[in-house]
Parts: sequence; structure tokens; C-alpha cells
Amino acid sequence: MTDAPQTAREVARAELTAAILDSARSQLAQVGPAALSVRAVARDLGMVSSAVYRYFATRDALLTGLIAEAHDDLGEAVEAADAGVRRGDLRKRFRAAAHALRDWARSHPHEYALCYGSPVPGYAGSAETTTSAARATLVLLQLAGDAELAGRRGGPARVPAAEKASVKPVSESVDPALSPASTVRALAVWAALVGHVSLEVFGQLEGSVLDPDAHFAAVVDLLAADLDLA
Amino acid sequence: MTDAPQTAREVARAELTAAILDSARSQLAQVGPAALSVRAVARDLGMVSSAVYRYFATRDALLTGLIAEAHDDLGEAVEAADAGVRRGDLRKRFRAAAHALRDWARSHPHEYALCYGSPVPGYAGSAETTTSAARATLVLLQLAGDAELAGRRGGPARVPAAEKASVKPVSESVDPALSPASTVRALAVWAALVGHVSLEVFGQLEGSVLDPDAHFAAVVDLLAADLDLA
DNA sequence: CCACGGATGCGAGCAGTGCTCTCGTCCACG
DNA sequence: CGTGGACGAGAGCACTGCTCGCATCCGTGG
Repeated sequence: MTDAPQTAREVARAELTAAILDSARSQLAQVGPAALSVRAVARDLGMVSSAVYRYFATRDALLTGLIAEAHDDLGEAVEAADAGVRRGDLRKRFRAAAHALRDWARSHPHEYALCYGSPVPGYAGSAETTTSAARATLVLLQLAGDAELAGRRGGPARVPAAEKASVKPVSESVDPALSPASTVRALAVWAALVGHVSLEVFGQLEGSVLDPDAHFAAVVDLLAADLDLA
Repeated sequence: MTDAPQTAREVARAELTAAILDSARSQLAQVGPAALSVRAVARDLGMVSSAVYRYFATRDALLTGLIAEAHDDLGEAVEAADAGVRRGDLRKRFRAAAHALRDWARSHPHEYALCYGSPVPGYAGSAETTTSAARATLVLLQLAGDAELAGRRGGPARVPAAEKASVKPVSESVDPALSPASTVRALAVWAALVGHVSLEVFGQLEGSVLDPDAHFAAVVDLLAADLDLA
């Protein structure tokens, strides 16, 4: 990741790889993942399709690259929103992060679909994409951790032993002191956020909810209360 | 919908349409929506691809048919689970419905993706698919209505006027007496269920949650408490 | 400095796709 | 019984992902 390319060839390779991803990203934004074509990307860059295969072994590999980029982009947006609020104002931080998630998803619907929609058939989450994928989730989990430090606990009263063990990897990736109850609550809230945004971005709320902005705000406030945020 | 076919031609047409959908459904279950091929369906039925186009104008039309079927299938499963429990036992009804949703999704991942994953590019929700799509959601909304009748209110304390107006079409489709607060809560819980199942079925929980069954049960119990179910 | 090997781009080509068109055929209705 | 419309077959077009053999050019070891 931090390899400084040296030879002209390596520089050219890195630049062309980036150019391919750029072109692919703009195509993705226009026509969606299903219609993304390696040949079209090649045409856009003024080369022949087989040349692209020197950089991405397969169409799915290209898509995988876009998925990693999308996760990072989303993670950055959510992190920035969270970081823009005073750390002690938990409710405001939550609101900012949640709205950042929704705003990003609405302005990048196809990228969002890549992240949280139907999985790409040939996609296997590699190590680095996994950490990128967790960035947005992590913001929420850390929020729950901070809430718990502030003496606020929004989780269930009792957590079965099996579930305590089950969510251990999650809480440990944030803060070993994060209680199972808070972890369960945070994961449920995260699921609600992703679920809501998916339903909205994928058009499932179309005829039912008249004012999506007002409705999302109401849901976010409700979830903030569930998290017992100040 | 209730047209009794009469002439032999109409019968044959209805049968072949069903046969095409059957073959397409089995293909979908095996290779997923992206790889579903009209030609392969035609081969499977021993005819030529152009003949299939007499029945479905386009590949997306075929997929749309599958989407409608999937929504109905899922709706039926959730309705049956809910109906199998004494009406007064709200918590048990909720648990049954929620687990029916997850079980169906896990055993029909590609169909679930059709319903709640990335939307099919050429898909436009027609009137009948819309009503099919709402079946599972409606079960939960009615549950919230029954809870409210029983004097239980799990919604937010105050609902802004804009949001009250916004969710009016939803509550009216269930029971005009359903309060905005209960509607918001029900929609948030629905989003949490869909979000959780999507994350799980689409593989996003893979490395984090060790015991998906225990975790889903814990989340469902938490949501039941949020709904203030007995 | 130069020769060699590997990385790169190109073009042709294969197998497959969605979809269209034309052409016989066969059934239903007048 | 005749005719118009629905139907299935087949060829074909434009496109796709991907492979392969060929030149070319760059970086490195001698």
C-alpha cells in the first residue's frame, strides 16, 4: 500500500490502474454494476479490451476494486461527519453520522448497491476490503462505546451467554470493555440504518412515505433514543 | 387475474408461461439473477430463445415476473408464521414472523436479493407487484396496530407534524387509527429486520458475528422490547 | 553498452448473450 | 371452410467476457 513506485514502468502501471478505476467508476455511476463493460472502459481510455486484462484479471476483479473504493469513500464520509462534532455530544454525532450515510448513499446509489446490495457473484472479500468495509460500522460502534463510558446503556437487560460469545469479535475490534448489551444494540441500530437506507435508495419506500427526509430524521431520532444518547 | 382460460390456445399459453417461470426460477436459484439467461431457459424447455420472447417481451420482464413470485412467496411465509400464533400473543407473533423472514431469506438468497437487494435495472414496480411486495411489511404493521389496541405504545414520544403527514399513507393502508408514533416505530423495526437479514444473507456479517442464530434471536428480542410487545 | 527476458499493447477470434426479423404452420373464430 | 392471428424455428446483428499469438519496448544483468 505504501510502496513508492520507482521505475517508469511501475509509475505507468499505477497510473493506468488508477485511470481504469476512474473510468470504471464513472461508468458505474451512469449505468450501474450490471451494465459495466470492460470493453467500454477500454474504449473510454483509447485502448483495446485485452489490454485492460493486464491490470484486472477479470471483470469481477475490476468490480472488486470499485467495491473497495466505495467502502473507503463511504467510510471517509461517515468518519468525517462524526469527527465534525464535539466528541461529548453523542446525539449530534449520531445524527451527523447517520445522515452522512444516507446522503452518501443517495448521491452514490450504485456504489451503495455495491456495498450493501446484492453481492457481486465473483466477489470474495479480501483482507483489505474487509477493513475498508468496516469503517462506517466502526464509527457507530465507537459511538456506542463512548455512550457506555458516559454511563448510558441502551442495550437489552439480559444477553444470553451464546450471544455474548457470538458478538465478542465485534466488541473486541472496538474496545474490549464494550459490553455485549451495548454491542447488540449498536448492531441492531446499524442494521436499522442500513435497512432504511437500502429500502429508500432501492425504491421500496416510493409510494408509501411521502417525505423521505422527515421520515429518516424521525427514525434517526428514535434510534438515538434507543441508544440512550444524551 | 381470475380469467378462466377457455380455448386450448389460452390454456397452452398459460401453461407455457408457468413452465418458463418455473425453469427461470430454478435457474435463478442456482446461478443468481445476473447470470439468468433467456437462452438457457429456452434450452431447458426444449425450444428456441426467440419463442420465449412471445411470452416475455424482455429478459427484465421475466425477472419482473420472478420478483412478483418471490414477493408473494415471502409474504405467504411471513403471513403463515404470524397466523400460526394466537393473535393475543404479540411477542410470539413477532418472533415467528421475524424468524420466518430470515429463514425464507436464507433458503432463497437469490430470490431475497431480487426483493430487497440492488434493484433490477429495467424493473418498474407495477401495481400488482407493489401489493405483493407489501405483504410481509403489512404483517408487521398490523402487529403494531394490534399492540396499540392492547394499550402498548413503542413509538417516539413526539412525532413532528411533517412526519405525521409523511407516514399517513402507510398507517391508512393498515388501519386509519394506527398512530403516527406506532407507524414510525413499526417502520424502523421493519428496516432493522430487513437490514439485518440483508447484512447476513449478503455475507456482511461473516467474520464478525460468530453465531448468527443467537445474534438474530437477540436482535429480535430487542426489537420486540422496542415495540413494547407483551 | 548491449543483449536478453519480461511486461505491455494490439488484433483476431471464440463462445456466449439479448433481441429482431422472416418464414412456414397451426389453431380459433367468423 | 377460409382467413387472420398467434406461434415456433432459424438466421442474424450487435455486443459481451475472455484467450491467444504477435510485435514492441523497457529494465536489468552481463
